[in-house]
Amino acid sequence: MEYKFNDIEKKWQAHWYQEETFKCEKDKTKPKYYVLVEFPYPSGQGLHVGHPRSYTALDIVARKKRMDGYNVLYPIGWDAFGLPTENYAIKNKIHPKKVTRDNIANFKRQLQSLGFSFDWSKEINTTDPEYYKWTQWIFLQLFKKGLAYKQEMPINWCTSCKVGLANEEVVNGVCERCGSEVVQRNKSQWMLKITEYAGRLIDDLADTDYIEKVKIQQKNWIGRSEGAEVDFAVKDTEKSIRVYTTRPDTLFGATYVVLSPEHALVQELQDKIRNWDAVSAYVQEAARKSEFERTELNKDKTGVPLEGVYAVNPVNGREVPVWISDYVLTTYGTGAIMAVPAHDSRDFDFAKKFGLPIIEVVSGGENVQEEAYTDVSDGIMVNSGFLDGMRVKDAIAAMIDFLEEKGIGKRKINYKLRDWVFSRQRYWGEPIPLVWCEKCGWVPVPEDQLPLTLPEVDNYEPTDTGESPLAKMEEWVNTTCPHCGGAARRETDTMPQWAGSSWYFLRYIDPHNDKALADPEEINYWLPVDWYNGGMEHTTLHLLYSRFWYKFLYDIGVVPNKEPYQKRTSHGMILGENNEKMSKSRGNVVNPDEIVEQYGADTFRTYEMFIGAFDQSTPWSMNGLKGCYRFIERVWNLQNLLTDGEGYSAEMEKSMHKAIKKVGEDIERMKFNTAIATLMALVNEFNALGKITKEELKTFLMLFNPIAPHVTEEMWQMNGFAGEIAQQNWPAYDAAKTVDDEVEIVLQVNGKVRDRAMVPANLGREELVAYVQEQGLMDTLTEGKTIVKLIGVPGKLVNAVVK
RNA sequence: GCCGAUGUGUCGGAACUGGCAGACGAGACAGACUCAAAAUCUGUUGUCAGCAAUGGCGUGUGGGUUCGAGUCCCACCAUCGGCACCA
Repeated sequence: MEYKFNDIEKKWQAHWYQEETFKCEKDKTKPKYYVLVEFPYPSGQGLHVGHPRSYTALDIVARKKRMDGYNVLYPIGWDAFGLPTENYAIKNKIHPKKVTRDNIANFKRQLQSLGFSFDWSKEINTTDPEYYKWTQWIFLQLFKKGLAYKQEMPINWCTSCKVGLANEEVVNGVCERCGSEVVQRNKSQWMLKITEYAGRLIDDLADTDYIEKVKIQQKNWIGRSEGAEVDFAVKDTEKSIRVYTTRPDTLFGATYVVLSPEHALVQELQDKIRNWDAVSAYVQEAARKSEFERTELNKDKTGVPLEGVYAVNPVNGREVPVWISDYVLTTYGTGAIMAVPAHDSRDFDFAKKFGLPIIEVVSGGENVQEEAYTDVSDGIMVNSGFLDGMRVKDAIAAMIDFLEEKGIGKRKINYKLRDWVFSRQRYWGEPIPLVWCEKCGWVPVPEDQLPLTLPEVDNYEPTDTGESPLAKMEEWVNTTCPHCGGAARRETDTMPQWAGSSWYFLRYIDPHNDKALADPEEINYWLPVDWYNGGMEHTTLHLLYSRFWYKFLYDIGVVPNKEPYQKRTSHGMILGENNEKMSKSRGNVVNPDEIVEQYGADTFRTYEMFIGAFDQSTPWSMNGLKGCYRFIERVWNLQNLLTDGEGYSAEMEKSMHKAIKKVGEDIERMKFNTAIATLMALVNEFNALGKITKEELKTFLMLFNPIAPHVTEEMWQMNGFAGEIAQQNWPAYDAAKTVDDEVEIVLQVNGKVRDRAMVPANLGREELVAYVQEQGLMDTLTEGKTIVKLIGVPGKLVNAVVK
């Protein structure tokens, strides 16, 4: 019988879709399991082979969990707002709505051709007004709680495309698309106060099961640091300079103070500054430089002293010079630092260049006149008054106590995390539901008027001014103030792509609800997500943003717990056959449609899971794929080996129980490749024996079903087994039957393998050694030598240490 | 510079808490079938020496701990990913 995968797969896919086989159940008494994958951005290129890696893996988990008796939610949808669609639409003069519709249709066809067990009744689309109504609703709640505010922010402006660019679109300071220069332009932007949640975003990670490197990335991105703020008085004035430092222990070694060029004090001290022309020129120069230039040219430090201005070190009364330099950032800490060149390499570079004094206050390094000693682990304080002789760690604590006691400084925690720039000057995004009224200020669109839909425009090309295309839509922009009824104008910026994806997993729970973002009862049942898998490229921003929104929703009582995702895993990339990242320009892209057409979805799924360790990047291989096809054909041909007989045959019994255990455990641990290897070994055994019993076939089909669902269901049906595999319970194994009665152990002499022997499996450490001695198994190996020690490892080996 | 990951046959990769390195797959070689090729099936396949039984050497490099190290510790090298003047 021929293995006609195309017919088989189409048949089962249609069956699953029509019967809604994988629709999650209403029954809330069953334990639930929420399996989530990152929903795709429906691009014009269609599905990438990387998508199915994640989707297949969690499809296997979802199918297995259903067989384990869970009520499983495994949904999918479309993250469809965003730049590529808008750019494509502009270029080809097709409305983004239509582009999106077509792309989604294509993606849906592709996903369905792979047989994923999605609950299609939960499908969502972030560009659907029914959906973004609630994205806008969440924004309004943030606004009402004071977590959304407007601020002048520099945006990346491409001088040639005349368009504001996202940070991701700026590569090495030039526009990713046209290669021309990108400059900074100031624009008033909506911001979200994610920084208010910085501490909780770190602390609550402790309650999750994220893989460790994801936690580390989240923490690094938020960048918490502990230190102190210290006030330096400005000599002969009432003013003072507040600096932030993580090394208050080195305060005695501060030999100058540096302000960022934008620091307010620079202007305030103009009268005292004797070299104002030079200072002013430096400030202007810094303003002209783009962020890129300021950070890229970081090797060579620049700066200007504020002549005539001195700061007073509060611990020793020493007067130190004050400089401005763009190596000090306005946006972090207080925008001012105390410089300790002996123990900070940046300050050291600056001091060397401008001939500023370097005073050692921590001993233990080399000559601090040659190199900064920055190690905090084991230095001893010197030249530091009351700190002398202390270790650095103790000195930090002692200094902070001292500062707080004297009222000249205080403990302070800072974060690198900055507030989230939430505005985009684009058409294809959620409109921000706010109205500007001269009398009332920013007024929210009343909730019962949501969704505020995107108007149909003729021309969604960006404008020269950097304003959103919506700004030209006079009849849409001009409105009345919901508060006072007077003339008012709508906000014309739209939300970033991150918005819709920051809460989508909530909407899956109840996607058609028009009273709430989801029914609270359903929310309480399904949340949190039990297992979320996605790419490493989303482990910082997407994860952070969605955790932030979730915490906010927790604070206003919409969700029941603090963290959205209980467990987060990440998959590795699939590279091209040449070991490079797949891309059109490299010509190494694999098209899933062609693979499905030529080898079938089951082969494709099996190969993607067999390709290598799930969390590692691996190159694609056509030969590897063919190997998986051959394997499935051998599975298909097992039917020809069927023999009579009840249960498992004597020869296969142990192997069957072991395989059930191994495959089940491997799926939980995401070791899909070794699960498949186990199944391959099982098939090899059947072939070597030349027979398989009905029961063995039945079990095998159930074990292989989550990975290759079509061919296994077909064989299940063909062989007259009752029902469908999707409705079966996962096979059970008998632990006693997974261990052999006799095992082969290794006999070693001085750690080298010399022989093997069969011994009873149940022997303990001493029993094993005794058994080997009694049986004289090692006599010939140790003849003529003195046995110093015999080491036994049950089930593994006996090692003789001889002289 | 900092953070993270990885380094094992010809290739993708196995080896759960230290205990038979190379499972499983691919490739290659040989054989069967065939007029022939493809497909399929069978066998061999880390490396060196040997006719052989067998033995030596082998998990990026150099040291160490241990009866025993791919696995643990120290130092280094290489590749990939992320961040980057965050005081």
